[in-house]
Parts: sequence; structure tokens; C-alpha cells
Amino acid sequence: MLGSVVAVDRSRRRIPEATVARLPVYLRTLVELHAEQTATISSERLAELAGVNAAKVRKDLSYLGSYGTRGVGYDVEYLLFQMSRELGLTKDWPVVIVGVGNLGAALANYGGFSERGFPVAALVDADRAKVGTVLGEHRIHHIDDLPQLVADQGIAIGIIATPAAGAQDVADRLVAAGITSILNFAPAVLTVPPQASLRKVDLALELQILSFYRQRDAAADAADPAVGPPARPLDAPESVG
Amino acid sequence: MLGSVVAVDRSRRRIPEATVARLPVYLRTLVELHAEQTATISSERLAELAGVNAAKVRKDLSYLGSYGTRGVGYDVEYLLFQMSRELGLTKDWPVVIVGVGNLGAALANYGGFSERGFPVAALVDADRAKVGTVLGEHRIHHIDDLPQLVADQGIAIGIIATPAAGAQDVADRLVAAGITSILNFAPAVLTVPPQASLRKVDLALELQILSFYRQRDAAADAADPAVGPPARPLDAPESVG
DNA sequence: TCCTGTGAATGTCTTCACAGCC
DNA sequence: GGCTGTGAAGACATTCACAGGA
Repeated sequence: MLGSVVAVDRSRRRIPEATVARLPVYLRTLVELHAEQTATISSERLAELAGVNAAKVRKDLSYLGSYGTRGVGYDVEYLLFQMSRELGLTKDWPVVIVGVGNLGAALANYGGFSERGFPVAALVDADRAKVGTVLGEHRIHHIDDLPQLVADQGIAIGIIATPAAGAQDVADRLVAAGITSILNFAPAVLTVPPQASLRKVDLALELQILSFYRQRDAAADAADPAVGPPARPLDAPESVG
Repeated sequence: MLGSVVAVDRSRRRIPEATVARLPVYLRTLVELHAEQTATISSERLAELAGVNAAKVRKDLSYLGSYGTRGVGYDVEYLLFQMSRELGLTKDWPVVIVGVGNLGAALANYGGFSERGFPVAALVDADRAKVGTVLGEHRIHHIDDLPQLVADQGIAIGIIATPAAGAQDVADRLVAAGITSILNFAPAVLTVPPQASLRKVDLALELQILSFYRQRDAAADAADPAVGPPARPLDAPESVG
């Protein structure tokens, strides 16, 4: 009735989960291309480098906007900028590692985080014997100091590297301290309020999945020794078979 | 014409990727239930403990066979046995870690692997300066010795913990040495022949995904400060939002 | 002519809802 | 009455295939 709509809300295009999970892979590829002075890239070539197919690349990138040029391809630098912006990677996000056991200590020393925009800003542990000791360039703080550390260091992300038993308590403390992004390495199912994001990495779980496919193929070969290996799902979390 | 079929081939039921990825979570839950003497479990309760919904649990378990009892639930011990068998976890699978830098060393010391059936049988590195040095209970071998180590130690799985640049070469060497299950920690896209299984864990990638959701919510709040946080996908790789 | 952007088709996964068995 | 097992419906993701702009 009242004339036309004021403006199309481009900020509401929802990006599918599956696409979000691939954006960092494209980003890494673009960084490499940019480093070697490549100016433009076709969906076909980008697909090859990122280990997916070209139709997927085009559909994924189309969720970010129309940043390509027909007949030419994508401008590497421009796409890199847009993607960094979309991923919120135009600034660093300091992380806190909770639990300085074997895994936590390893992650603290692992350079891969800082290198890619996630500097380790603090280490905390519940064990008072560890508090005050130094690991790499960090002194270990007590977990009770979390709210203070979060405020002082502008910490954005919490990494849980404790045993499974303490993980839910740690998650609760992180949320209480104002952290809304959590990466969980403990082999436990955690619950966080809906406004928080939680992702998990379970190292043994990955090995168990590999074990499944190995077992299955061994069983198939035994049942059917004359025939080659059965068709199996390629791609998925990465070619798996 | 010729009477009926000889037998239904139950070994051919294909288990969906997504289900396979959840089996280890159920397995872990069942191990805990068994440890605390729980004899039977309903799909509802198992779902709650595993952080999924009951329909999914029932569908997932149905791929393994009809191991439940209507009106009662699943026998914990029996289901545990069947699931271990299906996942190929009735025996240990020795692993080799390739690349003893920060991450590789951490993984070597991380107890979580052996604990869950994947003993670290060998460490190898390309750097001759590291060869012969001892880390934890292992002496580091040269990567050229891979075929020998695989044969001698019965190694089933290779873990790549090298920098991205060397990762494809390592994958090729693992495959050449007879390894068909590979877990890649290097931030690089790898290719393996179809008979091999490859999975990847990219730590920074997980943080980047968290950054995306944080960024998106911040943008939504700025555009729309009166309204609460928008609906976001729960569950998925774990509640993500 | 080349390559993107996208509707439509296909395939996969999740959820519903209830028949069937204990 | 309670809970599993599973077709069917619905949601989501991938791939196809081609219109349309450079």
C-alpha cells in the first residue's frame, strides 16, 4: 500500500553452517595466492587449491556478495579483504587457555594461534601448585582471576584444555566472566547458554572415526576378496574412506 | 524362478558419515555408564548425555542393528560391545607421529591417545638434528625409517604434525609405507589415493569459525539494538552460535 | 568466449510420528 | 504403558546447468 520498500537488507543473508566452515579454508588459500602475487583467481582454480569443487566455491562466495567478475574471476586482494571482514579477522582476538596440563601447555607453546590472529593472552589453571610458575612467555594465573584477566586483557575466546571432569565448570566460569566463544578440547559434552558459541575438538574421536573406516574396509575385503574396495564417501570432513 | 534368495547381506548396510562421527560420542557415554554400573539406558537419556536428540540416537543405533528392547531400552554392556566392534576398537591401533615440533611433541606427551586405544608407537622427523634425541619414552627416528617402523611396530595410523609446506610429502610417504589412515594437523589441503582415509584437524580454523559467529552477532546487535540475538543454528558441530 | 551467479534438481541428514513389540 | 525401530516429511547441502554480464 505505501509505495515500495525502503531498502533491501543485505545484512540478513544467512550463511549456511557448512559454508562458514569452509570460509577459513578459502581464506588460507587466498592468503597464499596473495603472498605469491596472484591478482585474480577463477572458481575452478580456487576450488582445486581448497580441495572442493568449483560449483561449491561459487555458491559459497555468493553468500558473501557478488565479488567476482564474469569472464575473469575473483580479485584476490579484494576477496581476501571481504572475507576477512566477514570472518571478523580484521583485528586480533586474544585467547585464554584454561588448564595447563600436557595439552594446554602444548597449545600455549604452539605458534599457530598467534600467527593467525589469536594471540594467547593468558593461561589459567585450578591447581595452586602451578599458579605463579612460568610457561614460555606466560605466568600461570589462578582460574579465580578469570574475570579480571578477561577485562584487563580484552580476552574474547576461551580454550578448555582440562580433563573432562572439570570442563563444564570451566565453561560456566568462562561464560560468567563474559566470554561467549569457547573451544573445548576436553572429551565431554558441554552446555552453554544460547548466546554463547561452543565448538569442540576431540582428538581421540578423530582417530576412532579413522578406525571405523579401516575396520569396515577390512571386513568388506574379508567378505568379498575378489572385488575391489566398495564405493565410499569422498569429501565430507575431508576425503574419508 | 529359483526359489528364494540365500541370505540377506547384513554387512552391506551403509552407515552415514554423520552417524559415524557421532558413534564415538555414544561410545564414550556408554563407557561412563558402564563404569557407574548402569545396566540399561533409554534413547532419551542417552541422547541427553550425548548432547543430541532421542530420534537421532535411535536412528543412529538402528544402523548398527536392532540392539534395543522395546519398552526397556538398550543394554549398556551389549551395546558397548557391539559399538566397539563396529568401530574396530576391540584392539589397539599403534600410531606414528610425524613432525616433532611444538605440536607433535605435545601430541606425543598427551596421554589421551594411549588411554583410548591409540598408543604412540613411534616419533619421526625430517630434521637429522632431532633424530636420536629422546622425548618422553620415545627416541625420535628419521622419516626415512618409516617403512621399517610401520612394519616392525604394526603401525596403523599416521599423524601429521609438520608445518604445512611438508605435509603433502609426508602424506605420500605414509601411504607409500602402507599406512591407510591419516590424521592431518597441518593447515594444508592434502590428497591421498582413494583407498586411504584422511581426516584433518585445524586448530586455528576452529577459532576462525568462532570469530565468524562473534562478528555476525556484533553486527546484528549494532544494526538492531532493540531486538534480542537472532535465531542461530544450535547443535551442528556442537551448539554453535 | 569466458566465467560468475543462481534457480532447479538431486542427494543427504534430521525430525516427526506411529506401528509394533516387550 | 513404555520405548524401540522406521517409513515419511521436512530441512539442509551439494551439484547441475545455463542465463547473463564482462
